[in-house]
Amino acid sequence: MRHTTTISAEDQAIATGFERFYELLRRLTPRSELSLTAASTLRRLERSGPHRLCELHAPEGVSQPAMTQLVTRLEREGLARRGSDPADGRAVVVSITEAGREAVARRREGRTRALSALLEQLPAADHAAIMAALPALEKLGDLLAENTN
Amino acid sequence: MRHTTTISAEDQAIATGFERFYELLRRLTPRSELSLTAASTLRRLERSGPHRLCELHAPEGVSQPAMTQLVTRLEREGLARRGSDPADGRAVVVSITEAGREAVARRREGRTRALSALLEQLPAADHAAIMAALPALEKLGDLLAENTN
DNA sequence: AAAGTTGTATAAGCCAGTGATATAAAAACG
DNA sequence: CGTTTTTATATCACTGGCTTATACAACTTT
Repeated sequence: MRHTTTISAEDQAIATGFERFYELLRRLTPRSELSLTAASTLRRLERSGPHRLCELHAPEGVSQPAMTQLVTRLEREGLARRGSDPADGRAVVVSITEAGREAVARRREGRTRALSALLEQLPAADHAAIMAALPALEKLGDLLAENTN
Repeated sequence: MRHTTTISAEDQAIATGFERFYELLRRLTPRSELSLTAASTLRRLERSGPHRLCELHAPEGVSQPAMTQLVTRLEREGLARRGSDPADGRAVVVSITEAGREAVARRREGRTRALSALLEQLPAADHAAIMAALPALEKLGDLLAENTN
């Protein structure tokens, strides 16, 4: 066994396709309002409720000070809120505000609208192929989440 | 016809799936070496040859000064090169260097490797579904490229 | 109670973006 | 033609969002 694991041609093809696709998504994403990490963090708070600060920075892939600063900015803009844990005086519990939910929704809608405009130009078969792949993509996301927590 | 176009439930589902997927890709992408825009610009130069500076900033979604600075950085790191257009004294023609190609390759490989590790944990059916959707994703990318040039 | 550990914040610095503006070359025009 | 306007790039001053190193307070352990 060599130092480098083998990569199948299929995986190569998938990676290349995804690379292309990643840039598509990047360009579909409105530049404005929220940074990538800010948006991702807000979505996390929306999806799975309040979290302590220390639970946020690792999954978002940033340092702890970065998360402190991000939360400070989000709080200043009214999109998130700092609370405290009665059982642990050190902890800061971050939760999303109503305005935060709205910001997430706006961003999601902007992207959805742009994507929708593209999708309707796509042949039905391709549309269907994408639909069919969604659960697999979802699983892929879950796998990554497991691996890195 | 209303001001807002209708968005089908399918498109909603696709957008939500893609949102999730976007973050997956973001986390698969090594943080190091190249910024998102730098990587994307280098890939563009690799894919479709030298470009004038003014042709680069719009498709990459950054301002012209940002592109000037990016090219300056890329040049300083030896990944790209400024040339001139004999027919137009104002123009700066940017092209990728050998080192630039290598950097792109390294980045691609890093991502591919991470992705590959995930993909092999995925049931064969899901793997196949993703393969089947790749051409459709490709077309989606082409459509966006047409729309925004 | 002292020592160690954990959770958050602060500080200093870097990188990559912005808008406003400068400058030089090309194009348009009377 | 020469003058004006437009186009292509660069520079400047500034901001946001990240980094590492470090401080400090609150829990845990012994």
